[in-house]
Amino acid sequence: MAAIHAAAREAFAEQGYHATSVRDIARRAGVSMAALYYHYEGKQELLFAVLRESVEDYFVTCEHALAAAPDDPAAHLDALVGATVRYRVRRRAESTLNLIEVRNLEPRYRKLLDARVDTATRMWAGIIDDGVRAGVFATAWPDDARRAVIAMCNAIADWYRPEGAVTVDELVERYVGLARTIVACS
Amino acid sequence: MAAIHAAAREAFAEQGYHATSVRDIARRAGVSMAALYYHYEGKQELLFAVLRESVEDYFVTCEHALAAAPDDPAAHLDALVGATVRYRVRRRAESTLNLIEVRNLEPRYRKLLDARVDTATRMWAGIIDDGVRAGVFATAWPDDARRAVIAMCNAIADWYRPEGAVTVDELVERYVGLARTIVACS
Amino acid sequence: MAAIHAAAREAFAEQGYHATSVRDIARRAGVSMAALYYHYEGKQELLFAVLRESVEDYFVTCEHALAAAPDDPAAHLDALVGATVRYRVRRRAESTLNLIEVRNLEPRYRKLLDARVDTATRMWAGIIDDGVRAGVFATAWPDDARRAVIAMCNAIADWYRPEGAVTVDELVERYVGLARTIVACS
Amino acid sequence: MAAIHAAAREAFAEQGYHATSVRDIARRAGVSMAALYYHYEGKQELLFAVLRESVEDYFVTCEHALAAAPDDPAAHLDALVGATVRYRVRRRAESTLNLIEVRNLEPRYRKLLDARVDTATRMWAGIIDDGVRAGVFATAWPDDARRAVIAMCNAIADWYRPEGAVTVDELVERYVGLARTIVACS
DNA sequence: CATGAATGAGGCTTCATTCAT
DNA sequence: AATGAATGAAGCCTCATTCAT
Repeated sequence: MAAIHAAAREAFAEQGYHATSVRDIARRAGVSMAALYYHYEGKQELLFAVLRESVEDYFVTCEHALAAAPDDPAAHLDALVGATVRYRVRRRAESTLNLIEVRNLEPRYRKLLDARVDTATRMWAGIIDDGVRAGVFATAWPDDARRAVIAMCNAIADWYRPEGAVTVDELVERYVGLARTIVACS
Repeated sequence: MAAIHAAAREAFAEQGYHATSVRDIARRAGVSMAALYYHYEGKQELLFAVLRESVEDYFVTCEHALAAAPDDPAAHLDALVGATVRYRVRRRAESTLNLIEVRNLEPRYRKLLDARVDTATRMWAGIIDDGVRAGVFATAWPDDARRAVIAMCNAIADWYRPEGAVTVDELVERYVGLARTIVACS
Repeated sequence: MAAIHAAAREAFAEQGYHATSVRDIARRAGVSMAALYYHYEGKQELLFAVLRESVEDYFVTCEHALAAAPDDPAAHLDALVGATVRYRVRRRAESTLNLIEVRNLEPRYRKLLDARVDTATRMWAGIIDDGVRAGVFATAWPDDARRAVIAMCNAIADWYRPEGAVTVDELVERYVGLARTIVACS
Repeated sequence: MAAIHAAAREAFAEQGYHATSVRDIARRAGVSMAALYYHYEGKQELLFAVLRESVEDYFVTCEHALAAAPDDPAAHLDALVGATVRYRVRRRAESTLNLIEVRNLEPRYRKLLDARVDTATRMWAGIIDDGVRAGVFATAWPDDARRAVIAMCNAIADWYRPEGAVTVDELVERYVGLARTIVACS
């Protein structure tokens, strides 16, 4: 069952949802197609399982980071950017998956995932609004700043290669710096 | 022929490459499948045609904007951000298409498109490096700043709705502002 | 296309709807499965086409018989019984098909066929009620008499063998006699 | 075990043999599939068990009715029609099942059931022939009369609804009347 | 007695593509 | 320049059945 999940994650990440056949996944997992259908209702449920696990992992990462940070907006922003950057690096493949394949979820599953995404949006927005209210962030457009920070972090999965020259810690430092710049942190 | 191109663009944008059948496209265009195959070699060529047209349109937009701008890094950055934002708004659907569906291009087509994308990257990088060299942009990480600006502009297609409250001009103003902040423009 | 229709009719009649695979039908018709799907939307539409054609044939037969008969209840009853008996003999296989496989039609098709069946019911009921009103038929239970006559005629398809001793004309004579007995025709 | 039998009966009656999956039956019975296979050899044996039980029940009903009736052809006919009508009403669903699903029995089971059906046929034929020989039934076509009576009774399962206006006793009275009419009982 | 897990065959349907006309 | 018809491969999924535990 874990093998099936992993196989689905890899196949979807490499080829995309529609380009992946259930046979592909079964073959990768080393099980028969019927065995796969014993554990999962169908291709849709597989996609959902993969996306959800990935999202939940992101949330756990964020919560840990926030819990460990001092209780002020700048520190919270740093924590969230750090967690996001690390997550994008650690789970590069699924990371892109999530952003791209949500649209292939049937409404019944989509709703469940969208709710989680909203939660994430509110998490970011909460922190930035707090900072603005406290006079720590001086940005004139908090919403666009938020979207810029998130987009910037998400994009890491597109170009970062772990075998490259930049270490993750160095990367975190840079993106924390850029994020503070974007919100105009004093 | 133009109808086929348009039909393909819409179908790919709405459903994605693999979820779109050639039948879909023919039906949308109001032609028979055999007629479609008379004009295009197959599904791959359709995708390529759609993606290329979209990219070339972007380039033309950028070149016009750069040509009309004063010859200094900050003005060039403003021009490029403005052109990109306007493009993402004007062609919201294909915009996402481009970013997502490149991966479904067979190597023979992919190479052609990747070359254009590299050109775009060099265009952005050239401007930012000029600014840094000239001491106008103070960012410590020009590459990451560039990626952040591009990612931020690309993301517009995900959330912007023309029927919303923000006008395009207002949007351009904000993103020009954010871009200057990101590169630490003096 | 006619070959496909015929193949479907035979396969459904021999094996029943659910026991017949689309492959069966294609093989019988001598075409590929994809060719079959070019002409018919699916297995359901095939079943519907077969059932409808059979029902319409029955109606045509009945209308001809009624049109050729003198305009009085007894003659009408004779005509309808004769037409029905001949139909059950002539199209023995589909005949049973109709009665059994209607239940496998999806609602969208089912409604269409049920409407025709209602028409048939009204045709029989009209004649018998006329006879009762005119005092020609003395049965105390016109509805049950009608059902008995129809059931009796339908059952012919279960046991009649064309190679047997009884000719169709003889069969018609007997069932006309039995029908008159059932409605207590004076 | 009784639960499995009942579940199979209901499923087969509602959906037909081929449209019913063994999973369906197990689910309805509230047991695992493996448990089902412990008690029954397979789907075929389930169908056979259901059909046989239903037929045997019919025979018992008939024998009781005949045993309780005076020993003359007309009374025997009345008894048999009464028993059959009551049976069709009491076990409406399985009743249709029997008539339709016999054809899905594999030869080994089919023979066993056909033998019972022949017994039933001889039972009816015996009574009617007795009546004809005794001069009580004046029908010119005893075989067709027999088939008509049986078909008429069988058809009850198609239209009778227990919540309707007609009581079973009233129904029996009518069909006894119609049966006597059909055989031309003096 | 009963179970969870697995299997291989087969179910219906759609695909991108071709070809004679 | 366009068509209706056809094709073989592949799509997702469910089937009746078995077996180790």
